[in-house]
Amino acid sequence: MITGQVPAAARALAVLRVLARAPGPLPAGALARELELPRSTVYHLLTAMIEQGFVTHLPEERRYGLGIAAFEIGSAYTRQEPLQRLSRLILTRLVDAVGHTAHLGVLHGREVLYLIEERAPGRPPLVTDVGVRLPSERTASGRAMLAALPAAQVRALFPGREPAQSPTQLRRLLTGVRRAGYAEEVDEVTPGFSSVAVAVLDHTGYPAAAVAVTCPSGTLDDDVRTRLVTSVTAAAQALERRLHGGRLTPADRPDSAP
Amino acid sequence: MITGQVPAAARALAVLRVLARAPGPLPAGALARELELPRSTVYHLLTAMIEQGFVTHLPEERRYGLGIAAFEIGSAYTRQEPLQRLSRLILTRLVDAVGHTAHLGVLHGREVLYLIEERAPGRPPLVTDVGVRLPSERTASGRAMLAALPAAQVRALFPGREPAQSPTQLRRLLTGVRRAGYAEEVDEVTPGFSSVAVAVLDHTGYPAAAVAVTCPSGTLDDDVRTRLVTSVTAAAQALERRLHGGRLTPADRPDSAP
DNA sequence: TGATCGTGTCTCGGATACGAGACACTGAAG
DNA sequence: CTTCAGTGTCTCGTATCCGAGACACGATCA
Repeated sequence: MITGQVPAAARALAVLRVLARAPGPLPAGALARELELPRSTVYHLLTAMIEQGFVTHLPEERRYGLGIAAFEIGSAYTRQEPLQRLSRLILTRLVDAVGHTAHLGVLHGREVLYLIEERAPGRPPLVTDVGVRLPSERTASGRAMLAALPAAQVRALFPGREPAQSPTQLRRLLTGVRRAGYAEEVDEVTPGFSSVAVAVLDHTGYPAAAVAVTCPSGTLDDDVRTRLVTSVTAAAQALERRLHGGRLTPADRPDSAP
Repeated sequence: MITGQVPAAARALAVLRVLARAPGPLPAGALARELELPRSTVYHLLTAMIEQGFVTHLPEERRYGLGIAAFEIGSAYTRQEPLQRLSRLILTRLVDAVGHTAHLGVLHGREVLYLIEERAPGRPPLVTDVGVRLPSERTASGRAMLAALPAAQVRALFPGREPAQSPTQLRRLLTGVRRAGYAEEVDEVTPGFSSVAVAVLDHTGYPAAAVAVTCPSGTLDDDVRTRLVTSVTAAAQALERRLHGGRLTPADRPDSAP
């Protein structure tokens, strides 16, 4: 439903969002149906978007997909956004220290949105790819952040009408996270893989992000867990210091955590 | 200069491109001046873009920056674009095999646009970040691709009015690249770092991309160069086979290159 | 303090963007 | 082969989007 003073502008952006959510390029007719727009309008929009590189036309398939300009503004966001800029090196060092793939995620509504995936050598790609959204209550990152949210806010996000997780179970789970100081997820996102995560709090105590590490479930005994939690916690704290305007010190390196 | 049937749509996209090229968030007045638009129009555009998450308002700074939706469509492009999808694993294996950071770049106009950076453990971030554009004739990736272009096309891209590189020098350089089968760049992009690159040709022989590896210049003796070139060439060929609809075989792994 | 500059918001007449509808083309199915 | 559904392109009357301009506010400077 497009309202406002510049409906054509809003429509172009809506086209981008539809194309981004699709598994691949779409026919113009499908776009028109999805957006409930006249066909001629959609062609006009697509023409402008192709000209500026945001959409690419695949004439053999008679479909339209995202264009290189979409990639460029996404990359520009990554370079400009302070949270991501500050996190890159910290996550790199975390991966070098623990040898497992690490992620930075943020809460967006009830979902986790993954901003960074720092892959460890020899490790496979995970479903938690950059730009991917997952239900927050099922992921370690989401749980870590939810546990740091005020209870009223968690209640507003999860009012209890879902069959997947009752408010009592969620409250219990988040209490456990707060007591332990980290969150965990075993086999729920990807069978055979487990994650531990720690929230990154801003200066008001709000969870701005979460740092997580993912390893094969079979390797996650008590020793490994302790070691991962220590490193992830140190990384989260380093990022907190960076967010609060602090400066990196040798103690901020995960491999020299106390 | 905005023309066409949906000028407001085109303007919104132009706003995104201006914000993407800026080092950080911009004031609305600066956007209006850059785009030569009335101020009230810019505020209307920004309102729609903020609503859909493409732009974020920083009221304390009285500036506007790219929003999370920009990141999401950029990530969606990465997931959907066949070249990037097909390249990820191949580049990962290349990095695992040679221990240095690898890149995938494409030619766009006279520039190289970096689509993928696969970082090696313990290696620092490079200027050749994803979404970054660099002059093609100064980078190994660009040289590899220019060498595979028809001469007429190279002449059209570099008509000789630049003081930086004469057409004769460029032609000689590209002849050398073709003879050697790979391109090189020493200390030109980043002092202290060198790259070797090989073009990836599509089924028509057009250079669809280039694979490159970057290492400290001090380590690049003849043995290392030979080893890197062999692995990069194998990766480029593996990607060519994937692009042509072939299927990965054990021989496609860089660490078992012939 | 007052003056100036830039930001953010809003109004309303008229220029232009929008879209209903038509036509040509293509590919798939019977 | 014919038919049908979908794609791509275009026209032109009118509804609505656009922007010139006004106002209020906040920050900075002399």
